[in-house]
Amino acid sequence: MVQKSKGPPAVASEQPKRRGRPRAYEPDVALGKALDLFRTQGFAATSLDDLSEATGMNRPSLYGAFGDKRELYIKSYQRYRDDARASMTEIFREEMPLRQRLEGIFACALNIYLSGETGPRGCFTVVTAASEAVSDPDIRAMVLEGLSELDKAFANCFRRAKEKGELPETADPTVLAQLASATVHTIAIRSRARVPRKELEAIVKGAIDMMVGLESSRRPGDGRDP
Amino acid sequence: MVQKSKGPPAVASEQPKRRGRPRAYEPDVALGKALDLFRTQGFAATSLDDLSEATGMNRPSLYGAFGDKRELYIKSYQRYRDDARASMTEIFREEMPLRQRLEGIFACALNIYLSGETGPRGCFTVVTAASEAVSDPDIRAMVLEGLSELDKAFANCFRRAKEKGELPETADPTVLAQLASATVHTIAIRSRARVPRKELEAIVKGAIDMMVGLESSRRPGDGRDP
DNA sequence: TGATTTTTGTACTGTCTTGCATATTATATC
DNA sequence: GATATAATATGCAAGACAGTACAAAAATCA
Repeated sequence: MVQKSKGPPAVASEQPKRRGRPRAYEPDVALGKALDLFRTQGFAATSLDDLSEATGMNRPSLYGAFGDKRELYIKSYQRYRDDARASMTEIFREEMPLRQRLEGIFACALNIYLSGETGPRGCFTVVTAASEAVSDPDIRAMVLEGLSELDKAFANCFRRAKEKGELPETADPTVLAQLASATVHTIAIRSRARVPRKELEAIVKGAIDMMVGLESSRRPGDGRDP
Repeated sequence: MVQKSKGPPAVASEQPKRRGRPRAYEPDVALGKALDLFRTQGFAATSLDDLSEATGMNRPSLYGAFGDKRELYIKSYQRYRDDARASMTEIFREEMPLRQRLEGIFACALNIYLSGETGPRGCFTVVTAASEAVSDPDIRAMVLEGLSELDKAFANCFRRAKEKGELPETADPTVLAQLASATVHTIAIRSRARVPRKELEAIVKGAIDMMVGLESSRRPGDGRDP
């Protein structure tokens, strides 16, 4: 074989020109549909037929793309975590007062938990903890990671707020973080019982007041609602 | 038929002398076994064969005694609530300082959540909220009731403590109760992820400190640990 | 055009599932 | 002892379930 121009130099990230028959589905949206189902029904109550119908893929394609049901569940959970992290990340990063940051985080959580065509679906970490986590070590490990990721994110919040003087010296960021996580968990559970959004928001407000201290909420002129 | 002595006057509460073949099971213990299974595995992941084996009853007997699987689940849940209520009731009734009462309640909850031969099983209300509550209105109603029963019990606690002067006038019993419930929920979830008891107790301690106010925990000479 | 590769669509297997039908056993009453 | 009653034990039927085999289809490559 003589030296030939070897074609495009394998940029390969745009369109790698796959060889065989093209996929009739987009893996990302299919995984999203599977996640939707698992979130509402849980692992055991969701059949492969359900998943096949929801994704538009038939079972062999499901297996080919994601593996068996358990693997699909795990990938769905990872996807859920990625999505949740993505929707929170800028609230954690941006510079803002503690109260405002907490409000943003809880509002974001509520949006996730209350979304769903057939009704609120709560938090997938909580759903998984309440079902597969007891019997499946791998899944349990993922759940543990999910729980502690939230704890750590909140703890960081409170640590930074304390450094900025928004919290008294006696405040313990770890304890406050656990309280914040507990608030997340309680609204996750209640949302699945169809507790109305207003009540959940009231719970969040009460918790925030406790965490930042009631006095700091009485700061004058915070912009809106004159 | 002539007037006859009509036999024993239907006291009927000790041994009603049932007519046919005697039961080979005790309904209460059988229901307890069913509850154990449902608590760990959830509704969908528990088969009637599992239940049959655990209770020692074969399926026709199960149906005869408790109805179909869903009815058995509902009766199991009611049993769980009754048990939980019974184990808490005296802590709620007895006269004691707020902190001590809260410690008692949370200790009791931890015992329930961490019990189980194969590992901790958490709170059945939470498990049910995370699974059947979304799709089954009747079960959802029971879960809602369970959640609000806890809220109300805690609110009563804090209201009484406030009346006795254990809490400042600014304290809101409802908000404190929601925080206490949130703490219960978070340990219920974490226990299923096998978070060790020590960590759960630390969470409880932090929450109690927040709720009763740290200063009141620094009361002198509370007995132990000189 | 023909070969190769990858995915799709259909159908199949064996197992598990729920609920029930039927027959059997054990007790109380007459 | 005969009869009625209530439970047990066995096993069946219809369907759901997870996972796979196999052939047809649709694309690239030569």
